[in-house]
Amino acid sequence: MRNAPTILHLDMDAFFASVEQASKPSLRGKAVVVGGLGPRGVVATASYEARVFGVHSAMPMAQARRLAPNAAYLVPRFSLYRAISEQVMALLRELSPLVEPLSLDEAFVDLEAGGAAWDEESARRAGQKLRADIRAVTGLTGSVGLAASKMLAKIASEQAKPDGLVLIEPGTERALLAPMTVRTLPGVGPATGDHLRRAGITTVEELAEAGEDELVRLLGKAHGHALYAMALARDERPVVAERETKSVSVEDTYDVDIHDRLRVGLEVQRLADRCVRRLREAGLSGRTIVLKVRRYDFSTLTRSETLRGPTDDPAVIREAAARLLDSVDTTGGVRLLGVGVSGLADYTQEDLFAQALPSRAAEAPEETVAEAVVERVEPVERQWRAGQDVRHAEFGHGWVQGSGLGRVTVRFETPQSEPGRVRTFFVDDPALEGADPLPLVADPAVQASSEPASLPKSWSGTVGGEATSRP
DNA sequence: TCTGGGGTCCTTTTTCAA
DNA sequence: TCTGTTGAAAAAGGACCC
Repeated sequence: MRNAPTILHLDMDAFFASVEQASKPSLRGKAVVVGGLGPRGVVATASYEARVFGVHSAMPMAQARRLAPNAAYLVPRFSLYRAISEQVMALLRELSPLVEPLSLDEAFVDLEAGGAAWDEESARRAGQKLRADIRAVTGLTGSVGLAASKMLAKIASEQAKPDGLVLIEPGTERALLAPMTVRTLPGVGPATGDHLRRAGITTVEELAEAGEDELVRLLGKAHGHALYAMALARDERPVVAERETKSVSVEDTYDVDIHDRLRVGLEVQRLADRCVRRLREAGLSGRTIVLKVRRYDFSTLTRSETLRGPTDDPAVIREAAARLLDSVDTTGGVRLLGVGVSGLADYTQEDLFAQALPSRAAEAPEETVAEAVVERVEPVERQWRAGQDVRHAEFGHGWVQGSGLGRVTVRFETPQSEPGRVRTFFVDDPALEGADPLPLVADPAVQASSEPASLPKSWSGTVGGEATSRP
């Protein structure tokens, strides 16, 4: 292991919720919960003010509402988060070419490889400058962990939260880890935690004392070896900038269970089409088609089929998904359906034998029953979702606070304004229209010319990523 | 009103051809 | 030709992470 603490882990603080607070002045200092608003939604991110009430990510939304009834509940706006994430990742790449994003709000950076730091002092300086830059460019705060390995850098950023920096001094690693619970280590979740606890192991120190052989016996080869190494603070995993995609999948949880077998079939076709769209956008094709079914009782099963060669043909993938569904008993109802493709190739083979199994299927016309049905759904009445940005001809930029009973309530404010006033309109008020999010930080050049700052085109007008369909 | 969506990796069992 | 063994893929399930 290197000994200078030059691996950096960045973790943005309560990212989704912080973005919403930055773009909506009236929410600053308030409990904000971002997540699915449907009856089966879960919390994606809770602001620190909301965490005080015990709300945390992955919690069912219904439970969050009981704990914090007065919090603001918003749907996630992924295109906005992605755009801000890109700004942050660009700052990381100024430090080093070796940047490994883990999600929209987290990444590792190898500072030494980029020449940005070589010892404790320079690493600390680089970390503090990064935090300042992130604040200047995005208006948001992030926490930084610095250590000699990925695992420790991540533990450090966890300790730094919120809005801090922690550097783990070389030589102190094992002593630091020893008293911590095994759940601190990456890869130890509820199941492994329980398993270890039943074996009388609750701290990292006890993990190390148990010995490698015992851990392998308890947890299997890969997990046992890996965990023993972690317990001794040994972690040589390199920061890897480019990791290629291994699978592409889409899934939907339905607001109410689907019992009608025909409807199940149609939904599977829709999902297959969506999956293909994503596959093609990424310029990929794949050999193995996977169908996922979660039943009414939350039991989950998957069925898969491997073709002779990779494909991105919607007809082929639809047919495969339909065949897989044939082998699944759905009596009792399904709460979730998913379709995925793995065994990816970054080219589409000339498809004559690639399509293999479905002999007649390949000739099936592209326009099927499923597609016809998809088109007919939703006679597109205007829908206002909580958190969505809007513009009113007279009152300007604002966001939807809520809607119902033919009315929509809008708060008029922008990232740079004071907290704004609320007004209510009819949902079909012609003066009201959807709008793109505004930048969180005023661009000085743009300010000077008094032009409204425009957004990258990729910030499509779509708002909210909620996928649950209506029954 | 219990429990999202998009992934990765690992283990065990089944299948199939040499 | 029949049968048994073996080993690799494929299939299925789980755990984990953000």
